[in-house]
Amino acid sequence: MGVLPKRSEDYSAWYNELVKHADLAENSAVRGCMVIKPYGYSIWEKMQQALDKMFKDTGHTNAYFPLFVPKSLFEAEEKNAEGFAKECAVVTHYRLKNDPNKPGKLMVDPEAKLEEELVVRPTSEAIIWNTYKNWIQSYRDLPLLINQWANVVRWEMRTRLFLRTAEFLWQEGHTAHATQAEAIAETTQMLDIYAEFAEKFMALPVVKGVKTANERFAGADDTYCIEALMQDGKALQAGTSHFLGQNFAKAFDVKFSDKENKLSHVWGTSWGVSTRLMGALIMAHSDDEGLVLPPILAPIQVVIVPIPKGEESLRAIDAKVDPLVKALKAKGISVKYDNRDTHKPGWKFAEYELKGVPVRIAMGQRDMENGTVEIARRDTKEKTVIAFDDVLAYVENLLVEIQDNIYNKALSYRDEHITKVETFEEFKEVLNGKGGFISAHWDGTTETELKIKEATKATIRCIPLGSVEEAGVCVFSGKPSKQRVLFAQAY
RNA sequence: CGGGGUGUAGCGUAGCCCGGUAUCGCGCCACAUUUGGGAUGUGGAGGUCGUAGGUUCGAAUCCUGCCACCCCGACCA
Repeated sequence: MGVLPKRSEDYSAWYNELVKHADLAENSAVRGCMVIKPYGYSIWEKMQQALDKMFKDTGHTNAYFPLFVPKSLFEAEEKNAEGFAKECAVVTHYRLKNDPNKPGKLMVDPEAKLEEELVVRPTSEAIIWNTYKNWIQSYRDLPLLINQWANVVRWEMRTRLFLRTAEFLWQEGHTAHATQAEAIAETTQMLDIYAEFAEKFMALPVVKGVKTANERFAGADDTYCIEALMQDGKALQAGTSHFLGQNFAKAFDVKFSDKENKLSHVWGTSWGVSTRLMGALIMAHSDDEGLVLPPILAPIQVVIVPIPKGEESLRAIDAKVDPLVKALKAKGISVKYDNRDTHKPGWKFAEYELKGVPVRIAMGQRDMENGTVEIARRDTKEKTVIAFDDVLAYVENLLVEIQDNIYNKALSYRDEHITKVETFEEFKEVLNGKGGFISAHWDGTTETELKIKEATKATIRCIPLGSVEEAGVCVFSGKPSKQRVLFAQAY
């Protein structure tokens, strides 16, 4: 009876329909941009709040910088500019006028051409470092630990809801430090925060690693990342943390005097996660019935559905449920009592499953007589009948259990899908069959990396942190290798 | 930017080849019976057929221009 295509048959169609039917987002009239609907946005807000708290707990503060970046500033850090040049929206004019040839229509006023074009930020390093120049003079001004919640625009050719849209929401942290060591520590600290957020809040296990030179952020010396695995065996880059070295400090001339009055460039980092995390959340846990949300991020954690026999019965159930709703709320659990008579219970069951509500409580005439309720959990779809008086403790416990369960399920799926291979034949076989991460030796050259990509569409997702050194030979070139890296096809 | 498509009610579509005033499903509205897994019946509302022009007695249908969107590539958090 489901409204969704089968996940196993057409993963893309399943994803698109799920996003649509669960009321998360939809394509807008604007090319490549999406509308995030209220339900989807409330999940994003919960993610924002949790992340924001983690940032603040580690000494960061929020600020806001302009949407527009003058072209001259944008091009100051050459590698960064070059990396983003092909996907920039550019403002060239500041005025429209009535079109003399088409009554009632407007045209761009050619008289209103900007002397200098404005780039709509694809990322904010340029505008922020240009500002930091004025904010940093002394070691006393450091470290500067700032985060911005913003929208950015990257003119992607092909877009997908949440995973790749022309405009997306994100946070971008930009920090400046007196020493290289401190900046590197900041970079890895933020990577750890991202990993912790993914695992604790999103119930999403991730691999922490370093990008190869080829996959590195344009303008960074090192890019650290968290990589997650989706249920179709493709990898998703869920967050990045960049060690910028002194590249932006030099490009924007950001210097400070140390205690010995010696002038040096500062060391920088930047790090970000985006609404792409919504895509990860959706794809990681959901099933053919719809969304499966980790309780911590679910806007509605518990829904109560009455199953009345007539008007009077409904009023009796209302009265019985009312104190329960209050008690759940008092425990900080977000609960919705859906006693609308415009929809039938079966419709509501399906609806809340589609929306991923972790726990559903059904209360009918039968329960009224027996002093029970029926509790259904979204993750396993198990139903249990328990005594009404035990509901509070049971639900509190169940929410924790569901959070753990979906994490463990994703974790074992992920671990089962990291496959060691020794030959390129094996490599291709795993990639085309089982999918997932492939742990293989690589000779360390961009050349080999690109050839493998061309042959298989698989890229090096990362060089995992803390992986043991192990002598071997590259699966592709046969040249010597010191350690294994993770390959996968990626979103 | 290359290659291929599609624009018909809020959504998904049939009709187009072969011209005659638009089909079906979902959704919506009303009433009745229903309510422990997406109810059923009856009645009803809703469409400048993407847009501009042409051919014709007559155009969703044929012709021309324009616009928009989608899919496959290159690009990508």
